[in-house]
Amino acid sequence: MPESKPPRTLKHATLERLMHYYHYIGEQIAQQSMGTVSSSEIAKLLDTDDTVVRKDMAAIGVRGYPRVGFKADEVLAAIRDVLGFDNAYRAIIIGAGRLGSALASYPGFSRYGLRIDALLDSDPSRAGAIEGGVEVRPLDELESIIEAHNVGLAILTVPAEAAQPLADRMVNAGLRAIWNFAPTSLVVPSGVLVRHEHISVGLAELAYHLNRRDTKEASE
Amino acid sequence: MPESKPPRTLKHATLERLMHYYHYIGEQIAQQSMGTVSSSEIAKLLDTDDTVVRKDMAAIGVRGYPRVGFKADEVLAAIRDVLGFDNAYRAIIIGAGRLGSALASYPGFSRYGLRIDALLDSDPSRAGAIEGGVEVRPLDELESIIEAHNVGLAILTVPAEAAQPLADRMVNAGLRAIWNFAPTSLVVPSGVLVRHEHISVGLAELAYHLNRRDTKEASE
DNA sequence: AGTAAATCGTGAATGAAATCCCGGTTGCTT
DNA sequence: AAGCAACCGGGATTTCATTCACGATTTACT
Repeated sequence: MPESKPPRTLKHATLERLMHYYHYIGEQIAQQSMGTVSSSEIAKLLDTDDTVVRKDMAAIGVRGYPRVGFKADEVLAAIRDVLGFDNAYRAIIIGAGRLGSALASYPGFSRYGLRIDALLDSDPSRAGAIEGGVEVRPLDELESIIEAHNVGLAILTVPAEAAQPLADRMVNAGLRAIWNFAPTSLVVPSGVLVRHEHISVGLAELAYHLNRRDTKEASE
Repeated sequence: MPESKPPRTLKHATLERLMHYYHYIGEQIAQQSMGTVSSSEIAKLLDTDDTVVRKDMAAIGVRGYPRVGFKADEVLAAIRDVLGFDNAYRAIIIGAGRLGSALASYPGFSRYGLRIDALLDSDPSRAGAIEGGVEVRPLDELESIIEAHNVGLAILTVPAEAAQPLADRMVNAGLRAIWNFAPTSLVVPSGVLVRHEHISVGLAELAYHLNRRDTKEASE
């Protein structure tokens, strides 16, 4: 019997949803030991359509069982596999401000195969402190830490002005990806992957819809 | 001369980009007093295509000038207008943990017409403290604060278990929108707008691409 | 056993977004 | 004054995403 062949490249929208599935199914499985979950069940909880869920499952090569649903462990395994949760990435956080500390203590990362090795801060007096189980190190150890721990990803939570120079240093030290929480864009060589997390894009959407609702009410 | 008629509804993707434009143009205008900006200039910085930028401008009713570009102040005004930055929204933050405090002191919000009126926390002993210019209040004042300040939006930065009960209380008190940073989904009546900010979807994308790059290198 | 109900799988249709293409306008240069 | 180059505008095309519709499969029930 020929196995279904998952497509080579996952689409952006699918990727975004996979993490939601992973989270939700993981939670459910912990609570009630539920071995199976239906597409419509997932869909209702994530406020989407059941067809979408089935298509996503197909995309990561998971098959469902009619009248039963999908086996939770199969789904989780497939997501772990396709997202590479098992080849643990080493990461560091730059900037031990409130956001950096909050991220350092976020328990989700370790579940997703991301290991935070250090939290760097420009204020040397903070070195040695522990934030969320991670040691704070002075910023001038940046290069040596990247090389010593074979760090692939840096999480940037510094003020906007500091971001670009730091990015340059890290790229030089051999870093391959940057998760940028600083409110500014970064210029990097083409081999390096940057994901820019801009908190206020969410705000834009909220503001727009809140506003539209108001004017609609007013004109009706 | 007939003005161009912007479409009634802005598309999701456009909304996401508008905030980037706003940010970028605002910054540039402050630094070098630059009265005009071309679509390709914006596109390069935000790593997208110039056609996209022009289409977005058309969508919010801004016209450009051939050989010159777009007038920065016109663009900013149009974005402020369409996103309603000028009818200031009152908001509260629930959960004065690290993330809640970080958001309270984020200077961006006030620029975008969002005013944080209070920071509520379940630990009453924290009441009275000031975080990022916002006063911490005990959680049992939730309803009275919402009503007294006519709060339309709540920013939820609490542990997953606490989120749903709080959402229920807030909806009862007349809240109209929730910006949910808790790692769980919320069920609310249909009149209420929820935006779920899930930090790890960004991680999913990074993990996937990092992984794909590795295997690609290995097989070539 | 046989029928009914739930659930998956997928192809077709619709809708959204990105990209391509090219004509039109304006400022700059000479 | 004329030509050029930079930029916009908007139609056409293509890719991506969602929704719809329906047949196929399996379990539960009578």
